[in-house]
Amino acid sequence: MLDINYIRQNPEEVAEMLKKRQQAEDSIRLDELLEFDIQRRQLVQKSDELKALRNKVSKDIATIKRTGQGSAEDLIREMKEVADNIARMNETLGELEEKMEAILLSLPNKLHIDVPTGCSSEDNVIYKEPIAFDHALDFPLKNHLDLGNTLGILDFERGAKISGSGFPVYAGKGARLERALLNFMLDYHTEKHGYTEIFPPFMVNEDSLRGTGQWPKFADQVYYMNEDDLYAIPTAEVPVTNLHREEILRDEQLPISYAAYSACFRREAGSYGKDTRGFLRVHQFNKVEMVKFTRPEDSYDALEEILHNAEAILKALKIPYRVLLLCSGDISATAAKCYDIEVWSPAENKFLEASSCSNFEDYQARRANIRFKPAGSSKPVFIHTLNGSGLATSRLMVSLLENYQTPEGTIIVPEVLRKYTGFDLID
RNA sequence: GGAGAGGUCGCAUAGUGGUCUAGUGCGCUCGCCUGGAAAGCGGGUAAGGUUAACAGCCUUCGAGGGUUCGAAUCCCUCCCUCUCCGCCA
Repeated sequence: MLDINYIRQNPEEVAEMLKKRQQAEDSIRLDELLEFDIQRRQLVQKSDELKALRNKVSKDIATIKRTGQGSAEDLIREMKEVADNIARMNETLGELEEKMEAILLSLPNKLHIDVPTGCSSEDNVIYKEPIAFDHALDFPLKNHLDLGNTLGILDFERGAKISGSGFPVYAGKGARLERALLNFMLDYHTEKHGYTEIFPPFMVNEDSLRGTGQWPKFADQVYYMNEDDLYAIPTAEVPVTNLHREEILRDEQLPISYAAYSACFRREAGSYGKDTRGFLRVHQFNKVEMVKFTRPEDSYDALEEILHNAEAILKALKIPYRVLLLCSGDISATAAKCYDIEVWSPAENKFLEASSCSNFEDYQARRANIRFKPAGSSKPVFIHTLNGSGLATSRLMVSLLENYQTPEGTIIVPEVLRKYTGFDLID
């Protein structure tokens, strides 16, 4: 959420941002917002004056009643009218604030100066050229579906039977490999990168979704359990960032770094048909997420750190990847700057998004009301939140299986995972 | 799921319709005292809105509604915590 004071003082900057994000139609709503803002402040002043009067006269009435001197009838009649006026103003004020809230919640974040202007994913900029590793793949390659089927480690058909398409089943060594990957990543981030491990709930309430920005704009992408009014998390970002919702942190607590495993649930409504084969797009997948809370001045260094932390996993696994800097037309509404890490799929012959590392600045913090008291200051200030996948296993698994395949159709287990799998070959 | 108790300024508590602009203790902090400290004494000790203003005013006693000239206090709904019972990995 943007600061209404910032919007009021820099309306043309906000309009420019909307244009860059290809959200120019939102500028109508921006004009509305500014108009509501003026009305609201005028109304607040008037109603506060009336409230002050009511408070004062109510005290006078109390004095009269206590001392028994004179009659309060006239004052009470007068205040009845004032109370009616206040009630009417409150109603209008409530409506105004509701409308403003709706617009504010839907407006996207500011863009960092580094973000390239562009319309779509075509315009993303390569931030780090592809990094290759020496996998001898000079034979006819199988894709991850063939490999998974033949080796009996992935079962999409039975997954579809028990749940529906997009719910993969891992079996035998495949299940073990998935678990090895997750354990390896969690251990790596906690032991080498200084993250504190969190195991969060996988279902959250609406306030949490609003805090990180999935609600209300992207509510249709989230599974909802009507009976209990709970949402299945689309990423651990949601519960972990919301750990500190409505809190004022102490300066010396910062920065806070959390790493969390969670299953991630996404409806992926409207995306049937594109990239839906196998692991490329699923409704449930596993991910280790890194989340940071920092002082505002530290957040861009922290973003580079998160990127490095995610890259370290791929380097350790020797999985080829590249890093993109997302352009203004492709970056998510909540992020001010975002890197995508894409892993190489030799069978699909393309890069697949496996991680997104974003700085949200104070956009989520303002929604979730997460603040800290800077040293030597008495006023609390919104912190900056960041997160990055470190990483999602589904796409990672595609790349791993395909890059580590042998001419015999078996899979060599990456060296760093062997102490987790207990075997070095899937056959 | 059923029954009961309860949610007040960091913590603990007081407050059952109008001197509550929410008191007291602890903690924290500043000052006095002291060679220095402890004790003691005195002061301070939330967030948000409005505003040029850290002046004034307004809002907030779990959340939201209601009654009233006036609500921490009365009524309704919801949420959470605790105790007991039931069910259960």
